[in-house]
Amino acid sequence: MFVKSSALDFWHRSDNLLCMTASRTARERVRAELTREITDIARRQLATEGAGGLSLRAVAREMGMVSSAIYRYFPSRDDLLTALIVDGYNALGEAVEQADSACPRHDFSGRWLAACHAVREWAVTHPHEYALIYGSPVPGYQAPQDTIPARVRDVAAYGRIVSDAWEAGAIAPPSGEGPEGLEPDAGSFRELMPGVPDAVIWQAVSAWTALYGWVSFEVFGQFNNVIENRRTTFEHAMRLAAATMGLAQ
Amino acid sequence: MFVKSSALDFWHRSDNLLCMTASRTARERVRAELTREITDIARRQLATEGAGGLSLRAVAREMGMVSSAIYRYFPSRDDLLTALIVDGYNALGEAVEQADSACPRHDFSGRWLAACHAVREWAVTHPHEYALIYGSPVPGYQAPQDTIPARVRDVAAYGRIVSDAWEAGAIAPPSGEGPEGLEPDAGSFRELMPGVPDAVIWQAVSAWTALYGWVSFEVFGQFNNVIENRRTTFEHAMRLAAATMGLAQ
DNA sequence: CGCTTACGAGAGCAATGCTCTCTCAAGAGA
DNA sequence: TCTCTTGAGAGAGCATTGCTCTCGTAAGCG
Repeated sequence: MFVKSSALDFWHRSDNLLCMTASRTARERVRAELTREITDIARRQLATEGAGGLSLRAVAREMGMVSSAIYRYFPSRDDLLTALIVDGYNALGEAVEQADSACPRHDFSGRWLAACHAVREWAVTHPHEYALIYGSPVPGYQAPQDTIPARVRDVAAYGRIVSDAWEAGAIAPPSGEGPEGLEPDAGSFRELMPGVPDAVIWQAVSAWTALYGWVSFEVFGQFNNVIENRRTTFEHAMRLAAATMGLAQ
Repeated sequence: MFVKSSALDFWHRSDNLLCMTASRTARERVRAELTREITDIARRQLATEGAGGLSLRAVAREMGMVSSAIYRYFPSRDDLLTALIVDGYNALGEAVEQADSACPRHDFSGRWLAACHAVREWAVTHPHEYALIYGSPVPGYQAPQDTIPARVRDVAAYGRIVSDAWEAGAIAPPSGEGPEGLEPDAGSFRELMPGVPDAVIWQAVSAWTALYGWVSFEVFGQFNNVIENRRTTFEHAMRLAAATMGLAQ
């Protein structure tokens, strides 16, 4: 346990250092490089075999190392998985952010649809990585705290869209009152959608779950032999979700 | 491959025979009993360890058998998983059917909410079984064709609610036109919602994905440390989904 | 230049899914 | 009632996995 986290911390530290300065010693540079090579091979394995087929020994074999050497870089298989999960969160979050920022800032409906398409397209092109971060949790695996910043990148992007739309008056105020007694639960979302009233927050959360519900259904095969024209169907569903949110079309 | 499916067919056959007649020979009876005991132990293992921790050897150990003996009953671990998946589909479908039938037939909103709560409650009390049937597909596993009838029990129950509501005029006709070019894709759903126009079908499908999106988020831990009062939040989201469907509150 | 320290190799342990063979007893047919 | 087929369990074994431990070695720092 102690060894695990410290070694993983080292990995993060060296990774950060690599980004900021141009790496320190040559030793740390080669370490960072090998670490990166391990995650690359692991990601390729993940893409072809899925999370269950990710094997430390196979990664070592492909690198020409003996299996025990991998443990110098990742103290356990779970830690390697964690690295891949963080990468996945970042890749998905970046895809959403890019799609959002490519739209005119005041075309809120367009931004919402672009973000939806971004997550769907990333998910269908990286099904196993998507499964890793939005599918059934891998048994015995508990996400470390330091995955949280990467984890909320995509939902933060959605929050900005909703927040901007509300501020601009593009979201119709909800007809009825918001739900009773959910004020504490709205807390986490208020930070992501500053200034948005609770009733709208819950509408946005509903749209958010509808989005990932649809994508999960598609990626996990529930639409096999059922829906073929998935992009169009998806867009229609996301327009309905936008209407649920109160977002003007 | 050949041996696999034939042996599995035998399992299904003996199971069916057990249901119809009171079993034939004593040999088949004890076989059916042991098969049931295996699945029971496996389901308990699944509940505590998750799909990844399901071990044929552990099941055999708990039964006092040697591991190779299990293969007389299930030719592979995947076949045991298939049996559990079919059981899971049936359990979930039955929960939804019961919740639906306990409501007044013309209280469509109540039926929808009851069905939603049924699937959510079954999912949170059987998280690993839910993950098995609605989570990331287990790697290398391909659902056999004979799982389909059990698989559609829950969505068929939803289809009946929508169909009944539409027939009774409780669903507002959609304001705009339905999506273009999706007529072929609506086919599978038309069987489940006879008489319902395509535009309403897609609204219902959206509500359906929103339901499972929410439940998956909760079961897979995305709401941990975010939403505490989950039942209330869920019900509110499902009311919004009903509104998306056009179902009068 | 010498010492520390990180790194890779290799053997080994427990566990897994699955196969093969062997034995034995229950059931079916005469 | 006797025989023979067939199904079931035992046991050894194979390849694979994650992970640990020890040991030599070479790189880098003081």
